[in-house]
Amino acid sequence: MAIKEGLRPGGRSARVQESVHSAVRDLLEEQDRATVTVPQIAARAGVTPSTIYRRWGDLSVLLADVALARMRPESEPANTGSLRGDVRAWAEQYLDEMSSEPGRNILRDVQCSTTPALCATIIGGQLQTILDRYPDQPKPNVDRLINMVAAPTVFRILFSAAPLEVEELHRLIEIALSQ
Amino acid sequence: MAIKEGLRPGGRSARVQESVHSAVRDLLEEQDRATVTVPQIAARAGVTPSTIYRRWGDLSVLLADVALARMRPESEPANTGSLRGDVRAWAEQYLDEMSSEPGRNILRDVQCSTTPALCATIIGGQLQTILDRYPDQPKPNVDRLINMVAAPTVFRILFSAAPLEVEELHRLIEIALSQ
DNA sequence: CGCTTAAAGCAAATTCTTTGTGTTAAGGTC
DNA sequence: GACCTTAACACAAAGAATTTGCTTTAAGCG
Repeated sequence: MAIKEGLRPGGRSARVQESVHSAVRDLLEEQDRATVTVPQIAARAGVTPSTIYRRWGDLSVLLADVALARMRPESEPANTGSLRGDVRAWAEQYLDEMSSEPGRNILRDVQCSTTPALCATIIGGQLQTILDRYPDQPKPNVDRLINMVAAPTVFRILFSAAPLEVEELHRLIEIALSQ
Repeated sequence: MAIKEGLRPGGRSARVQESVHSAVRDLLEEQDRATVTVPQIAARAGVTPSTIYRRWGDLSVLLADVALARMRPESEPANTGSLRGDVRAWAEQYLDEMSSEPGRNILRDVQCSTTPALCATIIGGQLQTILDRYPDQPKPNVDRLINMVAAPTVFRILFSAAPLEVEELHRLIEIALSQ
C-alpha cells in the first residue's frame, strides 16, 4: 500500500486505463462527440463495457477524466523575459487551444465532471509560475489574473457566439497588470 | 402560418410543453440531476417517452431548453438611480442565483445545449438595458462589462472551488467602470 | 511460491432509446 | 360551423445501452 491512491495502479489496471483513454481520444477525432458510446469505446480499447461502467460510472465521467488529462499542460509557460510578454503568450495560446472544436469539447467535458474545480487550479498554477518569475515587480495576484484574463476567455468560448478577440484580450491584460 | 416558429404552438402542443417543463422542474427539485431520466419525466408529465424523444432529441437538449427558459429574467434589472448601483445590484443578484446548486445546474445544462450563445445574449441584453439608462455618462460598452463582471462570476461558479467573493466582484465593477 | 483480493471478464436482466404505424386535434378553407 | 390537411402525440415492438450477479485473472504482499 505504498502507492498513490487507494487503488491498484499496477500493470493491468494501468494498461486498461491507458487503452481506454487512447480509445476515447481516437474516437473523438473520428466522429462527433454526441455519437460516441461506451460500448464503442470498450470495443476499440479491447475491454468489456462493464469494465468502463464499473470504473468510471458513466460516459460523462470518463470523458471528463480524459479531458482533464488533456488539459494538464505538458510544458511550462513560455518565458519571454517580461511579465506582460509571458501573460500574453500564455493567454494567446490558451485562447487558441480552447476555442478550437476539440478545445471547446474539453472545456464542456471538464465542466460536466464532478471536479471541475481542478480547472481553475491548473490554470492558477500556470499563472502563478509566471508571476513567480518576477518577484521584485508590482503585479496582480493570481486570482485577479484568473478573473480578468482566463475567465473571459473561457466564458466567451462556452457562452458566446464568438470567442474573445485578441485585441480585447490584450486590453484586459493591460488593465489587469496596471491595477 | 402567422405564428412565431414553424411549429404548431396551439393548444395541445403548448400544453405538452408546459407539462413536460413543469415535470422537469419538479424532478430537479426532488432528486439529483444525474438520476433524472426521460421515461421518468414522461410519466410525471403524463406523456409518452417517444413524444419527448421526437420533440427534443435527448435529455440534455430538454434540460437545456428548460434551463434557458429559467435563465430568461422575468423582470427588468433593478433601477437604483446610478450606473454603479444598477450594475452592482444586477451582478450581486446574478452571482447569488447562479451559485446555488440549481443555479449551477442551469449553467451546466445551458452550456451543453446547442445554443449556449443565447446565454451571453441574454446577459448582454440585461446589461445594455442598464447602460441605456445613463446616456450622458462615460461608460464601458456591454462587451467589457460581460468580460469583466459576468465572465468571472460564471467562470468561478463552474470551474473553481469557491464562487467569486462579493468584495472582489465590487472591485472588478469599479475597474470596469473606471476605464 | 502461494495467498488474498481488487479489478476485469462474461452473460443475463433491466432500462433506455429508436422507429414504424395508427390516432388525435390545430389551423386553415369554404 | 362542418370539412380537410397534416403536425404532433400515443402505442408497441425492435434495438441499444446500462446494470448486476457471478466467475476468472493477476497485482501486491508475506
